[in-house]
Amino acid sequence: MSHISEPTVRRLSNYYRVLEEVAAEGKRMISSHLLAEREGITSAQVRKDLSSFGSFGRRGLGYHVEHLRDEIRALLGLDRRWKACLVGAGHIGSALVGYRGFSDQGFDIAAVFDADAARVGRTLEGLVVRHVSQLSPDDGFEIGVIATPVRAAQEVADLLVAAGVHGILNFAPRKLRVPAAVTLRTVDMTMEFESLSYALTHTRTPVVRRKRTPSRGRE
Amino acid sequence: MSHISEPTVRRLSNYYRVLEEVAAEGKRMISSHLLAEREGITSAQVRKDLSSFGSFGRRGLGYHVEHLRDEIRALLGLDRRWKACLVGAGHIGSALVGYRGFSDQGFDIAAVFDADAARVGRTLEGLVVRHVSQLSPDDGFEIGVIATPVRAAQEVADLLVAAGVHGILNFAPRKLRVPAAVTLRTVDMTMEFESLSYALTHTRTPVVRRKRTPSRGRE
DNA sequence: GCCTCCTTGTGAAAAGCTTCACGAACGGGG
DNA sequence: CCCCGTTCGTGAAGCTTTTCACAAGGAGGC
Repeated sequence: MSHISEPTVRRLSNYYRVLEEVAAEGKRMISSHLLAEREGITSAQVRKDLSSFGSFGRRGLGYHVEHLRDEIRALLGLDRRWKACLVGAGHIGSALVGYRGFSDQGFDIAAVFDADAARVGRTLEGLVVRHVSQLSPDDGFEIGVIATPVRAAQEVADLLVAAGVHGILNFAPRKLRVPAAVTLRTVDMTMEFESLSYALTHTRTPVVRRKRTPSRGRE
Repeated sequence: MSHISEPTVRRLSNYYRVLEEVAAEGKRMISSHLLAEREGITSAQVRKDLSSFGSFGRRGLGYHVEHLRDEIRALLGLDRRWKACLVGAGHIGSALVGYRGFSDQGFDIAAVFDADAARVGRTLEGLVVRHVSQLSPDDGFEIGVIATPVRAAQEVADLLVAAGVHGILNFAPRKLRVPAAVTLRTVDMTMEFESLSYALTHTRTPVVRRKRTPSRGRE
């Protein structure tokens, strides 16, 4: 387990979800081939990914669904809860506080901050919005979520770092600078849209229809 | 311009945003080195990316900010508007309808659908929520946005394809299957969170502090 | 006109990631 | 107990993406 690449970790995430589904369906074992089929990748990729963490499968049988699921859960650090805070109580921020997908995975948003005095004091899913200046290391947030407009994002990132978070999940469409000791992940909806726009612009031509690439749509 | 890789397109998106900023700052020219610095990548990467579309720079001078910005805008297909519909009027869907970032880039959400009778008829940012069964090719949506719970996502994708969309922007944390003629992009917040969780779990150890990787935080 | 200092565009090398292909393990049936 | 069909784990090959390094172009000073 010398070094794990980012693509591998992302696929691990996907395997985890497939395994939860498959477990719900009541299957005991699953082969790399079947797992791969659900993901639209090759079975060799699945085996290689998993083998970089250990030997979880049994030759001739495949992988034990629940066991592998639990192993991956532990690997991803999902067997614990993370204390997080959210900065930005606008459209996106409000949606994130109420999003079940996060709390289901061990992600607790324990406080909400905003810079706008008009929003401070309002209640969001049981949390009173506090002014961003109250961000402090005392609350012990491990993760900070940025859901502010672009122009405020870097400043908020600096505040979060000063407040001692270890990781930042950024929803503002911009590259942020953080110290190497802080892990940053960015969810950039704008970029996905632009990538889609590019693909639509270039794979279809208005009148003349060009040859399409084979197999399933890119992604 | 034989074939452009997906990573290149995503970086193009970033260059575009930097160029908008730089243009607002009033700079006329920018070198690949400066552009790269803002993005945290190498200047060779910038030059290679741009050169795969044409020769936009001038040796000894760099790139003309506004000209390059306009070129990239056209390349990404942002010099036009896209007619889109949204399916799923829950937390995330509501946030997306109100999100300025999209309309700013030429992305018009012209209708909102939901499967829940309780939500149908309600108004969201001036749009009346319609029942998902009313999705039809007659409205001429080019892009469909999926903001439903995971379990409904594949079904909705099929409906959108039947309604004739060319592209799908999926916010449900799951791989979807669509025909090759339809382009799919997925914004998977859950995966980003899990990747963050993984990084935090493995780069920090509770008591013993391991060697950190040099330079800026991974991304 | 010539010399110097920049910066692009681009083959070639390096690094990173995915797929191939095969040995080794495992269960089951006869 | 041995053979057969299945499936994992993994070095090696193949492919993609990034980085290097340098020739060629351009501006400005003298």
